[in-house]
This record gives sequence, structure tokens and C-alpha cells, in this order.
Amino acid sequence: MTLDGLPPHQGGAEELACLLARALLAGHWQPGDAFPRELDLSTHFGVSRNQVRNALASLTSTGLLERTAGRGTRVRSIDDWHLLDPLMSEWLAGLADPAPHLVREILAFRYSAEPVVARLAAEAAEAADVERLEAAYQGMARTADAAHEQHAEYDVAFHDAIYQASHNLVWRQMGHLLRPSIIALIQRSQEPLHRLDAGLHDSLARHARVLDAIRRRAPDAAERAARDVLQRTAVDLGIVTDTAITPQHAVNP
Amino acid sequence: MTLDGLPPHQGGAEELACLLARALLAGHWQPGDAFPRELDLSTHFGVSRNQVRNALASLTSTGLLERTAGRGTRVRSIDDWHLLDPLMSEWLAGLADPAPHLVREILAFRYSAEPVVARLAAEAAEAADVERLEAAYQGMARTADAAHEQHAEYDVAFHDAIYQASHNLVWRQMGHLLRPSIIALIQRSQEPLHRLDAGLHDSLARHARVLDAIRRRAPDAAERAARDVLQRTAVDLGIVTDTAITPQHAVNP
DNA sequence: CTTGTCAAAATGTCTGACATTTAATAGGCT
DNA sequence: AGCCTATTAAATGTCAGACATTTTGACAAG
Repeated sequence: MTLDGLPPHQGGAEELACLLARALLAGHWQPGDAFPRELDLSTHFGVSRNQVRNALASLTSTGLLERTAGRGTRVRSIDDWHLLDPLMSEWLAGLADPAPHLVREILAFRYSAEPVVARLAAEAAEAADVERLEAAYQGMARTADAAHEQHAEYDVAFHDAIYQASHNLVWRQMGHLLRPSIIALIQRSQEPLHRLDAGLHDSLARHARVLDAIRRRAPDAAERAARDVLQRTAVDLGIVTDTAITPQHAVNP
Repeated sequence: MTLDGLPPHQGGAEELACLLARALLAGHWQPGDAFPRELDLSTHFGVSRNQVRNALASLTSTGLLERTAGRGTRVRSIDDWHLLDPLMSEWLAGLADPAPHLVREILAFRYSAEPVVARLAAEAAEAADVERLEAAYQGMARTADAAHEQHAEYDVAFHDAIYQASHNLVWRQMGHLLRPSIIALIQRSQEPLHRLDAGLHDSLARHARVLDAIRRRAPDAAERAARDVLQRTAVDLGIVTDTAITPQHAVNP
């Protein structure tokens, strides 16, 4: 793969890193491929070798690249990517068209993890946590008819508040995964023939049940409610095949 | 805090980063404190400014430090650490005396997460996964009477195999947390008056039940068994207060 | 066919100078 | 006194060039 397709560039090393990272995440190179040499990048983007080295250092620290003296720079496999690195989340979130496979993996993770996190949140939440949840929920309700991007930010804030409320250092770090996955979902929902909006009001109601359960410090209810929030998405993506597994206390037609 | 207490140093920038990281993780500096300047580090350790900058770049990318031009380098709060960064795990694993608070957080995470991961593993495991689990388990059994360090490696391998078997990109990354937490546990168990060895044979039997459940593709059993593996530790650390919550395979009223 | 040596190419490192940002400080004005 | 401004100092950030090191492949000798 050459550099010809990449957009031009002006700015610091961070921006360059972001640019290259998104090209990698978009699959412009295959795992094992050789990555352009420092000097080529330097001349192509018109920046100093220093900036290139700094950018490549970022990509290396997130597991996207592997560099060895004499050998050159190689592209690493998706299995080696540090998906939980905040830098990676940032790059992923702004990606126009993330690999569907990757989005599916992240959402499968969330579908299995968030019920547990919600349970912990219901056990550990303090007043400030509930307030944050409440504020995010109000924002979601208020922007139900607004632009999807705006609604998505409150959606991210809501789920992040759940992770925060778990009061666990490790779980809290994983809130970074929310933005990329939620943004990817709304992008997909804007494709034609997709009826995710149809369930928007329903989605809001499910979020309300999570909020309510955490406020009532009801772990079991919180766990169930969190699963229900993600269930529709999980079914859509084939993460879970049978909707009857979690039979909603009411009914799922 | 000065540099006087730190051991000498010879080697590359990675080693220097590790040295400084462990000093930070050990709490030699408080959050918000100023970190020594590049030139001071350079002269103190007898390395070039370049090496120092590379080392500090690592510490910055893991959220341990925060650097701004003109202001200097500051130590960040534990809330900002990237605990899921593989580099961080490596530094943590070799730490002589990790902060008890941190170990507790990681184990609380594992106690809540591993049952879910084991469930996924039971649903998704393939032959190779079961083989890896089996091999690690045999290693654990074989080294039951050997040095703790050796046994711990198989213990890490066993739990990592569970994460791997989940076949989820995100969960698999979290296997990195295993080594530091397990090493911290065996260190603590070697303290006098600690009777963790007493339960070693029992621990082996619990691991066997996890292996068995995953081999049988029994998600419910795997989830319960994984919880039981960590339960004793969780009770010891006060993560869960009541041992009756999960009353062993017997019955759940 | 194997082995050793050499050359080319890539990343890694060093050094010194300079740029930029930030914070403190001194000075002058009202 | 109090406030605003210009200057200075101190730290990190950047650059350019030379050099070091590592890896790989080619080539020739045994």
C-alpha cells in the first residue's frame, strides 16, 4: 500500500498519528505488511523526521505497528491492537467507516460486561453518581428528536456514568469503549432501510429502567435492565441469537 | 521527592522507564507533585536526554505523568492510570510491594468479570482452547508443591486461557491484568500468618471444575465455578462480605 | 552446500542549538 | 496600594545532521 490515497496534512505529530492510525484501522494495510519508511513519510507529509518518529511511537505503543532496527516497520494483526488504550478509542471514534467486525466485537463485549457493571453500580452508587446518570438521561430525553450526534453524546455520558458508578478503577477505564461503539451504531442507523429510530422511544424507556434500578440500589434489576438496553443491538448483530433468553418481565413479541 | 532513593541504572530507555514507573507505582510521589526535570534525570542516571525523553514518553502514554511545555512534568492521579495497558501490567507485575488498594481493585474487577468470561468461554471454546486450559491445569497440578513463582506462571496461563477462549477481542486484552494480580497474591501469601497455602489443594479442585465446565460447554456451571475460584480471595480482601451468597454447587435457594 | 564477509538499508541514538510555552518577577502607571 | 505590562527565567518541544546498530541479502571462498 502506498501513501497516495491519504489526505494531506498540516499540524503536529498527534494529527499525523491520528491520520495514519485511521488508515490502519480502515484496513489500508494487511497484517504483516511493511509500513512506509520514516524518510518517505517525512517527505510525503512535509514534516520533520522527528514528528514522524513521534507519530510512529504512538502507533507502536497502541500495538498497531511493530518496529525493529534494520528490519523496518510492520503492521500488526488486529489481535495485537490495544483496544482499551484511550488513544485508540479516540482514533476509532472519529473513523468514518470502522470495520464491522471490530464494532461487533466491542458490542459483544459490552453486552456481556455491562449487566455486571450495572449490578456493581447499583451496589456502589453514591448520590453524585445517580445525579450524573440522571443528568445524562434527561439530556437523552431532551434530544430525542434532535440530531443523532447530539443524542449520542448523552448516550455515551449515560453509559459512562454507569461505569463510573461501579467505583472500580478497572471498569471505569473501559468507558472509553463507549464512544466509538455508540458512534458506529448511529452511523449505521442512518443507513437506509435501517429502523433503529423506530425503537428510540423504547430505548429511552429501557435506559430509564437502568437509572431507576441503580437509584433504588437494586442490583438484580439493574443487571436485567442493562441487558435489555443492549439486547436489541445484540440481536441485530447476531451476538445473541434468541431473544427469549432474557424474557423481559413483560413480553417480547 | 528526590531521586536519591532510586537504584542506579544501566541500560536502555525501557529499563529507565520501568524503574521510574515502579517508583511512581510504589507511591514515591503524590498526585500533582512535580516530577524531576529532564536534565536532572539525565545527569542523575548518566544517560542522554534522548533516553530520558523516550522513557518519559512511555510514562506519559500510560497516564502516569502529564507533561506541558513550560510548566514541567507532573504526576497524575491513580484514577488516570491506564491499568489495561500491557506496559503497565508489566511494570506492576515486577513490583515488589504494590499498593494494596490497587491489588484489591484489580481483584474486585476479576471477581466480577471472570464468571462472565468463563461463561463466554464455555459457549465459544474450541478444541485448541480446551487443550491450552488442560495444559495449564496440568502444570498447576504438577507444580503444586514447587516454588510459588513456578506455580503462579501456570495459574496465569490457566486464567489467560479462559480469556482467550472467550474469543472476544476486548476480553482477551484483559488477560494482561492476571500476572500482576496473581503475583501480588502469592507475595502476600508468603507473608507470615497467612494461610493461603492451606487452601491450595482446594484451589486446584476449583480450577478443575472450571476446566470441566468449559470442556462440557456448560455456561452456567462455568460461571459458578469461576466465581468459586476467586471467592476465597474475594472474601479475604473484603470484596464480598458474605460467603453464603454463592453456596457452592449445592443449591441456590 | 555451507560459511564468512561485505554492503545496503532501515531504525535507533547522540549532540547542540534553537523555539515555544508557562510562570514568576520587576517596574511603571493610575 | 493596586493593577497592568514587559521582561526574564525555566521548563518542555523541535529541528538538523551525523553517527551507531541491527538486519538482510548478495557474493565469493572453502
